[in-house]
Amino acid sequence: MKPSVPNIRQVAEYAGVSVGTVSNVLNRPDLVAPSTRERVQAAIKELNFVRNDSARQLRAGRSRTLGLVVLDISNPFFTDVARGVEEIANHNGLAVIVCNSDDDTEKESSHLDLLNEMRVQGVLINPIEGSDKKIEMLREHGTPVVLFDRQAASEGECSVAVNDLLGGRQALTHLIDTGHQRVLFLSGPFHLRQVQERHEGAVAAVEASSTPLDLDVMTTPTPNVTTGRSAGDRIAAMPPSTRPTAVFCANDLLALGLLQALTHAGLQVPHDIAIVGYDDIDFAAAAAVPLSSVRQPRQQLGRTGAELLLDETTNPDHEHQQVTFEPELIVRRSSDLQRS
Amino acid sequence: MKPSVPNIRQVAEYAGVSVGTVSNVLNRPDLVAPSTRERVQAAIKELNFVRNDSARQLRAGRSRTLGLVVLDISNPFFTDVARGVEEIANHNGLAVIVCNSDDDTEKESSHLDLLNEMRVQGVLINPIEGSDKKIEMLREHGTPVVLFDRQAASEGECSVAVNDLLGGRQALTHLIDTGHQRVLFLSGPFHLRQVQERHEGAVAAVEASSTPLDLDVMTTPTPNVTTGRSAGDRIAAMPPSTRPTAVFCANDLLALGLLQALTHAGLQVPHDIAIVGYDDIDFAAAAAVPLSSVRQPRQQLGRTGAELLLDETTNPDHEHQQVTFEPELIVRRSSDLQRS
DNA sequence: ACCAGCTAATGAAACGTTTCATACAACCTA
DNA sequence: TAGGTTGTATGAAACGTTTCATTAGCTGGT
Repeated sequence: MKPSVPNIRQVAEYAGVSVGTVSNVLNRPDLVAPSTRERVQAAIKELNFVRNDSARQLRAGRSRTLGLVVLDISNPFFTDVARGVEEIANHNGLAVIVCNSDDDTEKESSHLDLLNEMRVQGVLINPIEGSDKKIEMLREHGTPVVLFDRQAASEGECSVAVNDLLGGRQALTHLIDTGHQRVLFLSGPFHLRQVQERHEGAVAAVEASSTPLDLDVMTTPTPNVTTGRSAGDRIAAMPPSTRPTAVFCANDLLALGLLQALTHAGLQVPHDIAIVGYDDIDFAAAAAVPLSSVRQPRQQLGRTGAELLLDETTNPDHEHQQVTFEPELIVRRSSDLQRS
Repeated sequence: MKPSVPNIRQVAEYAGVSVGTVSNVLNRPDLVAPSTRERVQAAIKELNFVRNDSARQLRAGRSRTLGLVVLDISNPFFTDVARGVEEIANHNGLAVIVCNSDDDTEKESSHLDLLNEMRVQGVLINPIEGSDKKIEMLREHGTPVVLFDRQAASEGECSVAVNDLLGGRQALTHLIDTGHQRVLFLSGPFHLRQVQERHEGAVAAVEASSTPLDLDVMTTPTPNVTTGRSAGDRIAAMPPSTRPTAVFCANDLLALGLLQALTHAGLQVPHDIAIVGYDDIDFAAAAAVPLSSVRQPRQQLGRTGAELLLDETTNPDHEHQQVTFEPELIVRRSSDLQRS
């Protein structure tokens, strides 16, 4: 059987109507008399007609897809966000193109080019430092862009974010309160705004405290489980006298890897070293030692982002908004000596 | 600044050449004299021209995207597969549209409709039972479909899968060898082929064994961490005399939830109950008690699937293949009394 | 001086929709 | 009966590319 792809003209012919009428049946059925409508619908079914979206969007000017660019699709934090986006998008008959930038400017750039060529309705992006020009370019072409997990720099754009400064402060305040004096910030690359701000928040908490506290930083190239593990190996190898008594991790993947390496090296969490993660992904609670973590409203982030984007595309008097959610520290065993 | 979207004609005018020449610069630069080529490229840059993909694909007949339909994007197993697919796709200048079916026929169906309208190059799908008609329809429209994580029913289609029967057998053989006599299969919905076959493999192992063994089944509606937790609550509530001594889970999410609930209820893993999961996602090794699990070559699955799909779209004498990988049981503490 | 064989560039047709101005009835109203 | 109104269907233009047959301008060989 040959791949038969009938077009709207053939449907029209088969049903004995004009092309315009078929289009009307498809797009504004109420403009068509019931009897003709049925005839056309029967023809569509009979011929197995499927509308060609390229042609439709060529005419319409825009496609029916949303672009979502994330740093790391393997990170459950981002899949949760993606779910939120998808929920809203599907609800409005839109598809989502998920792109993975892997914290690589080149990749991000080529993804954005592709999305631009596709004339997507809009783009939701967790931008890497320095991708502002590309984003500006998209905007100039009439594609709205909403920043997520990153506060907008100006009021001229939409963003959804979570207060990372506060999150960092919450984590460190907790560690200070539980008596730690040598804390390590296990960081991702500092060009990520999230990382910077979580660190900044941590520093602020230290400065606000009356008790003295050493806050060191160990940087990893990519914040995932594997790098967390090797950081853990290095930390475990430190002499107990200089080793940190608590580690605040830039995300939960690092924290999980760290936890695994420390345990493997025979160190007790939280007795020897306490750990606080970030994101509170589902796996944090299921970890070897249930992980304290700064919770972010993940799906909510995605939903709100998608809603802002849709509003910007459809609402003529859209007003740019910078939405910020508050994080919440969830204390579990990994940082709670009492409980363990 | 108004959203200015120049088209190829304006570029041609600006550069003082014909439309066809601009198109040639874009698609077959070697056919164009260097001096003109440069002039056109300058014009493109100057005007900020971005090719309109709808128009391009309307002419070309097919889009430059691949569709990937997965059961649950929150499951790291699937994101790893997605990474593999993306890797190959991006390498060939294609974008990937990731769709989440959530094990819901309606959702799957509407995703497939959308992909069909988009005239994607091909679809990689982990199909739900009973979606064969829709898939057949896509094929009739000339869209190749490759099944993944599911053996093709006939030789008339491509598929990449992992031998689930073998995986189930490996898990149970291991539990039999370590002396268990009351084992529970903590299952996902049985309409999923994967679930069926893992169970079948487990049964086969029991039948092949000389020692008697009870193999019960507990079914969950969706195999995720949450349902795993509630299953764990139920299991923990059973009297020790009838309670299973080992649980084989249909995937790692169930296993992680289960582990968490059992630990919370004060039961020791593996002493009171041993656990074996499936997929060996990265978090399995990082769990409260490192999880034994049947490992699948996740990224490989995605890569191979994408490659088959591309071959089917581009190679005129493509031959359908049914690729099957072998799983491998990774034993960790959750099922190893010796080690703990 | 003529033709053959190149390389470059051109212009128009085609892809499959949607949209919009128009046409035709049929029905009402004055 | 003329003029408006409403409901339905039509046909052609337009969207922005790619493709392909054609032409134009050279070079070199006879």
